[in-house]
Amino acid sequence: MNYKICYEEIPLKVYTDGNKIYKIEFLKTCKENNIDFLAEFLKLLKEGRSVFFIDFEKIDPSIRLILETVYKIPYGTVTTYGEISKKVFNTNDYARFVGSALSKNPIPVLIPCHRVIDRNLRLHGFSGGLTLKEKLLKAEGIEIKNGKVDKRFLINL
DNA sequence: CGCCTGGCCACAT
DNA sequence: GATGTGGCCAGGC
Repeated sequence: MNYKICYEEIPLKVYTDGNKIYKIEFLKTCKENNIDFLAEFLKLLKEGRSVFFIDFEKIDPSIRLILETVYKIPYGTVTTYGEISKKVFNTNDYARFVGSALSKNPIPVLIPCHRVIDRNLRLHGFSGGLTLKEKLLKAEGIEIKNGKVDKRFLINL
């Protein structure tokens, strides 16, 4: 089953199998908006629980642990590629690999790869484009000026 | 194999 | 800060 929603004016198509969410795509326009599903989507995004949940099973095992770790970053906060690397591999040497793993994220927004930034607090990259990354962060109340995230939103894992 | 690339990082200037 | 350099890693060719 698919649901089209407009999250903060960002049009999304969410793919589900029963209560499992396994894929999300960015759309061009917000023509449709499934209000009931949007409510559940917001609950999952902000509170981490809903009748729906994230399906990690089909995600490539080599990047699954990284995405599961990213999933734990709370709403309204950010962390760095190096911090994810340190958490998963006990060293920041995997920072680049973390970046490439995030570019393969099948469930953007809900697996919040937009909350991962570089060590200088710059957004650095996003498969959907940096503008969209900034939009997603601001929607969560995160302040950005001159391309840099205010450091009080930064957390360690 | 070697070589390049990518959503990085640390260090030096 | 703004650059430059070197080092890390897995994946693709």
